[in-house]
Amino acid sequence: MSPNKLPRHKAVVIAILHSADRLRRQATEMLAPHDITLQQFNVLRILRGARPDGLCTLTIAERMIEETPGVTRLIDRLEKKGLVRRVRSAEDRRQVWCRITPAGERLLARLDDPVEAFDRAAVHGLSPADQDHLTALLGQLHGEPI
Amino acid sequence: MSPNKLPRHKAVVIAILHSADRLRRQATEMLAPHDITLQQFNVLRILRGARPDGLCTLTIAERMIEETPGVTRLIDRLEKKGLVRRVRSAEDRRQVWCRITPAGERLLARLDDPVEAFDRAAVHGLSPADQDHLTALLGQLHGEPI
DNA sequence: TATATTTACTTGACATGTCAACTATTGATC
DNA sequence: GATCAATAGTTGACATGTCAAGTAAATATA
Repeated sequence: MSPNKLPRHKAVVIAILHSADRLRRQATEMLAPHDITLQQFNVLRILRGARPDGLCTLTIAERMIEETPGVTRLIDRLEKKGLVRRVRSAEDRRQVWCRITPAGERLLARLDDPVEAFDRAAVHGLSPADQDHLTALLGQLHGEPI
Repeated sequence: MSPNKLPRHKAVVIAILHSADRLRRQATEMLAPHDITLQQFNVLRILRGARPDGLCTLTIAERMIEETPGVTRLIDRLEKKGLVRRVRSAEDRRQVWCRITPAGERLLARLDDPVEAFDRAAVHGLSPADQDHLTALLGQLHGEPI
């Protein structure tokens, strides 16, 4: 089926994209029974880490490395589900502060164990040393300072 | 900014997702001036590799590890741009054969050099040995036979 | 202080990923 | 040969990513 012996630089790129795809699919599948998507889960975790004040929309977007419009609508859905509440800032009325609700925190609490198990299972094919090595190689790829 | 010392198994997962995200964005940016998206480019390359017969929709979907509905609409757009042509099969009238057009081939020909340069640049932070190592580690992660 | 610029979002439009449901065929079975 | 099941796609609906434009409020400037 795949007789193609790829040059090494193409093989790396494809391997990274495939691995990420697989991880995303598996994570999405794990979260589906809880009626939450991977991105919604990420936003909730970011907001849990920002209690009790919450964060304004642009800050959330920055942390997700994503464009703002997507974040606005993502939070629209989280608010509709009652997992996040938004309040317009009094000091700067352009800003909208987003906070996780108790219901959001309860959902995350239910997910903590499954997510931990997922992360461990996802990398269980590698020894701890190889895990560190993989992380380091991906960091170097970014031109990350060593 | 990131004071969080992540446990190694979470660090790996996040590193993979971040690297893939970065690659996807950069690739999309490189292709944008040519009015083609990354997925459309992938389908075109698959179809170039399947000349002259082409492939039927489900086969393309398999090779892209994607759900069929997405592929149908992806090819709708490629056909609208004149880069792909579809013909219903005579032997099995359920099947639709998709072939790249001369215009599609010309587009890919224009892209070959930039794409090659992109792939090389994307991994230039790693030595050839490290590139191989990275590919191998990602393969092991999948539980790939060694 | 009136105007111009910047900032923080929001909205609209389109590409894509994915599930569910539907259509058209083909193949299998009685 | 008629009926049922499996196969190949398509369509509808919704989440998301992204660009371009628009809105409202704050800030800088003349």
